[in-house]
Amino acid sequence: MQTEDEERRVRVSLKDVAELAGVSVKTVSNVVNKYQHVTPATREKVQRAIDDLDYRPNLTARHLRKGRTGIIALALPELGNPYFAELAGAVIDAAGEHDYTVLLDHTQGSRERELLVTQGFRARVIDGLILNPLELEAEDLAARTDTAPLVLIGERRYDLPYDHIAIDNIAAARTAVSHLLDRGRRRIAFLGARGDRASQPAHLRLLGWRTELAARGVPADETLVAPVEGWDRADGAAAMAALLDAGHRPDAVFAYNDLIAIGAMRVMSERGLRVPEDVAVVGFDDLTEGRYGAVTLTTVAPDKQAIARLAVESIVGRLEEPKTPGGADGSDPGGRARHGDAGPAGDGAGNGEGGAENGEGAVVPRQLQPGFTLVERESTLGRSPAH
Amino acid sequence: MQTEDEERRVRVSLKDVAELAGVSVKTVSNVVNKYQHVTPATREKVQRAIDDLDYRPNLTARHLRKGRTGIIALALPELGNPYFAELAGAVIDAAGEHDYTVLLDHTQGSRERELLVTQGFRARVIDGLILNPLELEAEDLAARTDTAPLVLIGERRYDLPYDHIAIDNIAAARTAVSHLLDRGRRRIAFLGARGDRASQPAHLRLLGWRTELAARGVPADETLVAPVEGWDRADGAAAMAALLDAGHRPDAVFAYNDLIAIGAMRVMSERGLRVPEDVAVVGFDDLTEGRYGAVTLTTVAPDKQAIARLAVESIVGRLEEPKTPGGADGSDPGGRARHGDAGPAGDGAGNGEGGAENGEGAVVPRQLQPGFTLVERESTLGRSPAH
DNA sequence: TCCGTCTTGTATAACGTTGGAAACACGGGG
DNA sequence: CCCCGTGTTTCCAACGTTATACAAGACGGA
Repeated sequence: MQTEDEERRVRVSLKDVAELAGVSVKTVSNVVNKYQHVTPATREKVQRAIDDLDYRPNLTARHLRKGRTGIIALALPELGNPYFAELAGAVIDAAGEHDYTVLLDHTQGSRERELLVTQGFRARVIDGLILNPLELEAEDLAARTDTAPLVLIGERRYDLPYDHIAIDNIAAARTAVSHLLDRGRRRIAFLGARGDRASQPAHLRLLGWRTELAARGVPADETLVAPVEGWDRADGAAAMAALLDAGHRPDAVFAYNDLIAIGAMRVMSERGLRVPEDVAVVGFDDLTEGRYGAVTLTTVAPDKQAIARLAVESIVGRLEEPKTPGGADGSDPGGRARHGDAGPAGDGAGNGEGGAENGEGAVVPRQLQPGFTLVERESTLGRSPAH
Repeated sequence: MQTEDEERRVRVSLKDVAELAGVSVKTVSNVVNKYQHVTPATREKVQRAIDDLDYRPNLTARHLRKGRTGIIALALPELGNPYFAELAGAVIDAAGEHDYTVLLDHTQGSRERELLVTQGFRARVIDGLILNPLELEAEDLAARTDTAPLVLIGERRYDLPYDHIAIDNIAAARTAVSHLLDRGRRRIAFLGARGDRASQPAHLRLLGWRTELAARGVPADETLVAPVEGWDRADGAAAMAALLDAGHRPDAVFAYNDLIAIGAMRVMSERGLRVPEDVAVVGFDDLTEGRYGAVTLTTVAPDKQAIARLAVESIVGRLEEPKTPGGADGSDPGGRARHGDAGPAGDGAGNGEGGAENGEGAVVPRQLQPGFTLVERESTLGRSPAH
């Protein structure tokens, strides 16, 4: 041990490589960055030195100089919820395809933590942020000072100049309810109402429930709308128990998500109600978990891969926007000092033309809607679909 | 709008603050870093300027200067497995307590990706790495050149100078089997054998199964050891189906993990076997999911919080090691860093004296064993324990 | 009064990288 | 043989921060 050799070096910088290769630091930098005007001989010489020393660029320094890290932050409410865990996996994969790495945080649905995250995470080292807000208010987002691109996912909608990615919740809920109606169910409960915030996602699904019932001429029995305290299995169980305790006897349940549905089914099973004979159940999220209960769960399946892909592409797109479209080479005229243009004019809307790029500031926010499908299951026990 | 004022400035640096306050850059830095020798008057003056400009330190520059990023990478096999998702959440929380942020990647159990991760992730921006390897070989790890601290978690053991954190799998498995024996079961199947790699974690649990049976004088029927292809529900279902198809009739099942147990229970329920009357089941991991099936699942619960905490503390400890212990520069007199107390000596080898630091290179690897408990459930439907 | 000592603040040099411009080879045409 | 254009490489500065060394006062004791 104690070899003075490359093994021992704690940190290899461009300078070390340059010394070994007998060239200047910038030349090494040029090779690393694939700058075109480098002699093949020089390039090879440098490359060999790079390999010998196992040089890898220090991204912190590069970031300080260029303003990019190659890291995207992803902030989700909770990883314990399989939906978010699966979504996180999808985002990591999608980011990887663009050579981005994902910094992950969970907010526990706390407004404070969500706020913290929007203000530059813990570390101001990220190129962009994908956030699934639960409690955050529009004013919190409006007050955001960080300039990294932000894209929102999930059902909450804000009237703010940020890209937003969410499936059409009303249509999805209607599909679920329609499915139950098609099977002759009429007393369809909705599990997962939450009164506190009008823009809450549950509101949209409840709206879908009401809309579809109305469209089909079935009176909506509002006593069958059960509130929940949270979004986990226990909350579904509690809601279902409350419903039954109050004397209601629905013949179907549409749950805000699969976890609530699973909790509800558990209560029904305890009370001797058979699923689906006595009560048909439809959930939301298409968790793998739902496929392996005593009864497999029919569910609305948002396209998680699409959500992840769109979110990542939104960030990447925003990052590349300022670039001149035709600037194929590396010269990048006027490249640096991007600061000062990112701030949108603010209030006044004014996103008239939908031109591909209108280089002049004015970010045009996009509302993207990935698809969803209704996955109907009849106790089929298949292989776990790879995903 | 268009105010030239603080609003408009996209980036405020120490220099700007220094100019406004009429002091030097370093003085501002001193105030920001709470350096003690600053006159109250100066401090206040600077603080006012900081507030006026809404200055926030550029962490990238700070990291470049200090050589730390505050980011720990966490590489897990798969986020789709709730165990890993819950573990990831615990790691994020534990890291947060030390002001670290977590960069997350999943390796899909691919040796190639695991290798990639050990070699400095995609980005050289991490202070340390927590890795749960599945396929990685000892030689891969031995060839590692990256110098960031690495800690291994999970059941695979390597004889290498890295901290390793895993519960005592043999003891845990014995506890599970003992529990079943106590209830009069004698034909206890083991679901989750995998022949391919001797050091595979499943081997340890299988060993525990054999050991406990032997200790209790119950002959081990090796035909009740069912192999699996993977670690998910479908694999458990397939294994159980194969077992039953072969004509075996176990009166109990000890599954390698909860997912396999859930898959197995699903098959049993399809075939009219009652749990636990006909077949008692014990799983491993204590997934929330296991609490809400038709039958709640008794399971071995590794202390995920402890695993996460120990892993993070290992990294943080290694990072702070080089520091001089007595350097009480005022703030925080050595208070933090509890590392190094929890672990029993593990095997024989090495760590003779408990000397705090032996600064001379020579890293002493630690084998840490968080605890576990057997969680026995009798169809209790409680609230989801917060976590 | 003078000189150490202690306190407080400043100037300067890094950290590792890249952009811009200047410098330097190398041939070919005049 | 010189000069100039082209293509390649080097030099210098800067990104924003903190460490080090040092200067400037304040203060007390001899």
